Amino acid sequence: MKELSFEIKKTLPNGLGRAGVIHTPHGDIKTPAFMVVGTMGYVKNLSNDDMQDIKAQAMLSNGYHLRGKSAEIAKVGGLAKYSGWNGPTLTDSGGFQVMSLGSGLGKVVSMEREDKVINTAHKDRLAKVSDKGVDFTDPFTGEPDFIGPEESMRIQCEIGADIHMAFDELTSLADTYEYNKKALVRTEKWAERSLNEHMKLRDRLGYRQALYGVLQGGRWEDLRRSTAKKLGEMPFDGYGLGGAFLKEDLGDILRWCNEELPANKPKHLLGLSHPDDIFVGTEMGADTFDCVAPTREARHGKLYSKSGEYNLRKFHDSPLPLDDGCDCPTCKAGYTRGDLRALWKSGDAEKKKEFYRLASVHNVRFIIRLTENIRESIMSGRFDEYRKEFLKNYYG
RNA sequence: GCUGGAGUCGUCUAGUGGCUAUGACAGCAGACUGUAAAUCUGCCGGGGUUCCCCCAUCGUUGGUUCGAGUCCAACCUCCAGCA
Repeated sequence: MKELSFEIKKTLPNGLGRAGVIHTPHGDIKTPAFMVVGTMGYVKNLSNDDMQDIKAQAMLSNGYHLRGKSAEIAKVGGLAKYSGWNGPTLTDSGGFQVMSLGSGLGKVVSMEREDKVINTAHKDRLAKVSDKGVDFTDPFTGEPDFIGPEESMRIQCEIGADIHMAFDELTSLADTYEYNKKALVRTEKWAERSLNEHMKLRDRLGYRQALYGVLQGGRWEDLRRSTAKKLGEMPFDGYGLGGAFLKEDLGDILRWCNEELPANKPKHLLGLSHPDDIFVGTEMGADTFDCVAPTREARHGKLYSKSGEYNLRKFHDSPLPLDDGCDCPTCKAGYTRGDLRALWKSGDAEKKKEFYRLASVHNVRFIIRLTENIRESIMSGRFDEYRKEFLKNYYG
């Protein structure tokens, strides 16, 4: 039976960062790699042809959002077939929604300290946590849904992505050490329950689905190291590196985790994709990444270029390319900043939709190309030089 | 020319005697990291010492009134109908 395996091709001098290949039942992922977020089973505004054209290697969908469709997806043979993407896939457990519909409801997730994060009052939350699991309230319909580790595993095994995430509780930057400690004990118990349930269901679609354990623990070294040690001894196929991070803490936190985790298992850094984060993540041992930023920011008019991000609003009638020398389909087709701005602001729904597609294609390809270049720099022993050069151009 | 209707911020628009003139769009600035996000926040007449203050302002000019975008008159412009 086809199953996941991981091959390390080259390791950085620090012993943590590496380039490798994840073999999955639906194909290989050369790492480091960016997995494109398609929460509902498709990437917003992108076709499967677009995904090919930007050299996407994998798609990440969400068990919580697909919970009502999992049986239907199982019926057609799993997410790869259902979506038509037919490549490697990963599903999140719904753990992010524990925070985004719970303590972080209505707030913007940020890595900046000055945001003075305050948790949403418990009574107002659409996700309420107990040791048993999480009581969700559907944001649109108001329907209640209980999801614990067993339910998340059942949903994910029906969806049938190549890689699943253990059900975890993501805490917010506002949570205290005491709360994080308590939540971590819960997440560790959930990891065990996830693993037990997953084992029973993982072969049902004719290929072996993999399960990653997810590490939490906030910004505290003792919590991070102890959970990494604990989950590292369990038979997970890989690990998800989770949490709400301050930028300045990211490198340390990942290092603590990966110094304890088994080196030969793949690691996925959950939810980050800005270039500086990808460099830090790769340096500290993350193999794959996912993030909504490239697609969301594209829709909001923020585009990526070698010399940094910019707001398209400022480029009325501009003949400048989106990013000089970019190999994405949008740039290769000759679209200028002015062209895209005109589509965006045209007031025509079809044109606007085309803008979303063209901009998303550009941003996602930009991040994918970054991971390709990072991989090459690791293989050729030039990681530090490449990082320095890229970040200098990008952030100035 | 006559009769009727209408003129409010770049545009559209609310407002028919009362305190700070609505709201939307456009524009400008910012945010966004395992998607409640095709979203959100701020600015959007001028000036300043800019979490506050001053001045201006509803086509124009006068008038009524304690008080006028609102009522009255004349004029200007636009629209419709009739000549």
